[in-house]
Amino acid sequence: MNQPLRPDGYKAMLAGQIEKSIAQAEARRRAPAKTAPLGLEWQVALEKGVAKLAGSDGELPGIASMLVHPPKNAKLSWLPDYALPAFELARLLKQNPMALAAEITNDVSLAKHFSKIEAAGPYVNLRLQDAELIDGVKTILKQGENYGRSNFGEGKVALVEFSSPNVAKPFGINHLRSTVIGESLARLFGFSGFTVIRDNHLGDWGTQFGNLLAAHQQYAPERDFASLDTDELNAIYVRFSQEKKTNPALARLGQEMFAKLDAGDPVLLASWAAALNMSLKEFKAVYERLSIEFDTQIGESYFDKDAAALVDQLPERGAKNVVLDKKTKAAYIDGEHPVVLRTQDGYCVYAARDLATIAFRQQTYTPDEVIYVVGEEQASYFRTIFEVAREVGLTTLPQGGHMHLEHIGFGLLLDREGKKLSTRKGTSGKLEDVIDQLDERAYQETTARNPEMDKGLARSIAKKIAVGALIWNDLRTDRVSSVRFDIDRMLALGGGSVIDILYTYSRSSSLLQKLADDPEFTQTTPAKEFSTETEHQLAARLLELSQVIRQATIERAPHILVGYLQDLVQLHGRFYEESRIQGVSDAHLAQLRADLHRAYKTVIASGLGCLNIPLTERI
RNA sequence: GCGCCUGUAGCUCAGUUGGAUAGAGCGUUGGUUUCCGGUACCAAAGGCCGGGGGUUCGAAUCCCUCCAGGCGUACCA
Repeated sequence: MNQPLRPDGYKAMLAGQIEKSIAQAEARRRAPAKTAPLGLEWQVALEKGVAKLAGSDGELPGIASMLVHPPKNAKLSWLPDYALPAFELARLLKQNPMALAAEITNDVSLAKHFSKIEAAGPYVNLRLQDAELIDGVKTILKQGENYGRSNFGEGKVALVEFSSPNVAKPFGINHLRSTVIGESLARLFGFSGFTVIRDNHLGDWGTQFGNLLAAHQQYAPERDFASLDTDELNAIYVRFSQEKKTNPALARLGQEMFAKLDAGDPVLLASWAAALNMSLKEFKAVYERLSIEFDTQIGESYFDKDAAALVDQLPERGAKNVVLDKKTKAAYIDGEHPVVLRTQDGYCVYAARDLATIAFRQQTYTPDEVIYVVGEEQASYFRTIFEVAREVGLTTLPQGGHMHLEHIGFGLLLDREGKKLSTRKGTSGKLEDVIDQLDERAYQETTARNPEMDKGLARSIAKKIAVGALIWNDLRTDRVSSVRFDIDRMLALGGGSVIDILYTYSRSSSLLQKLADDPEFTQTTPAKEFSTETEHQLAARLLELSQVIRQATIERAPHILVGYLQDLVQLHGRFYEESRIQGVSDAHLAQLRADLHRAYKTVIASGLGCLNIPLTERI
């Protein structure tokens, strides 16, 4: 191939980055994932009971995934914790659901776990023994920050591509959703026992750089390129893009500049490298504020040469719809929505680089799951690309098996009125500015509520609230629906904001602190049974964490976890109110209640951890 | 035009691998408390699940169709 070689300095710079990324990802792969068994004892017992009825070693789906919460207004004289609908099991066992439900209730071995188990038509209603739940609470406290982990992803590698900002531009809030959702999914995968690789696929190549370099030449030739900051670069880029629409000469200039860059022009490459380094520094600052660390940050530029070679091979490797034009070197994927791989001028575009990236991951990281956290508007694009990748064998793993490619889309980020964010109207902007704004508001609120609080402490709390509010607001609804950005709502107490959950957490914290200082409260063994229905329910719900995390992981849906945490907040409110501790004469009961507060804190800490929302003992 | 997504309480949203009388929060109305921390808790009212048709023991969920909104629709990423 007559592709020109790039200057050594450029290669060396890039090579350093690549090797570091690969090494880091490799280290991550080798580190064993922390895991824990998923099922609870009573679930295992229930599963065994049903298996016994099946009579043989018949494969049954997990009981846990079939359990539902009984409807609040079911006509029952008692309160079950769970209901097991027998429909599916009955189908599998070729039995009548009503009869099967009745049969399950007859299993005497279940009496140890359930205080009541009763069939209601085709449903088996179950109420757990207090002792079972109190044991569970003990387990929560023992496992601490590892509580909620499970093992269902054990031995598997999940690569999550997310954030992927564009170099030479400020980190805008348009990249917020990918960043927030991606990090949360990465954490969920990790908690579910997967080995996780976080991959930041930087937008650092393409004709956009030709345009940027051309813009520099047009509008700011007197300035050294490297002296321009990203705001300035963005300004000239936006201006160039506007004027390019009506001025074909500018469009040509942009293409020429990219051609020179691609051919290895040392001056242009130096400019490009300066922009890359500057952006990396800026991105790092943003990621630090959000507590995000990538294992690998390899930009698109790295895959450009591989992409060119790969495109030429696609038809012979079995890509049915790839069309190559021998004369112009143009290439595209034909189909309902054609996707260009290489332009008529012979430059690979992002689609070709994306394919080369898949090949690279196939050989370097060999992941079982590859998750692309990119806006929903690119859904059809990814479908097309993935299909080609499968056709030409890019998803077949060297060790056998397949690399599962999956696009995780998400809806738009809208302003408070529900309008699309716009740079021109000033409703869109830099992510850091938005965080600063939230930070300041949170600080004012915190100091107003706590006039005596140390200012430094208030500052650090406000920082956490700001980041937490930002993330919570994004993750609280289903990914595919759009999200509104309304600062008032995000920082309000009530309304299901992050403040609600941080508030209940800090309330438990301060209560436990008070108990520690209270001479009348002494550590003892907890009571053997709960004193209120709320305590019972709270304990049962707290014990669902790992199942919820598993579900959220499988469905790639952090909002499932958020919904669960919101339920807990409600239960906690009632519990806190009903079950006072100070002044309670029964020391064992007081201890049980204190344990519930500790367990609550543990579960909230794990749950918020999976969402990447920072915790604070005070608020 | 074609493709994908969305439409559920006044508002913001859960629930969509079919399952018991469709659930939360905010707001509204009424009540209790002002006691371990932004007071909190309890209760009520509020729904032709966008319209229509179909599938079956059973549909917000599956299928068809129509309506409304959003996004995408090749040489940008």
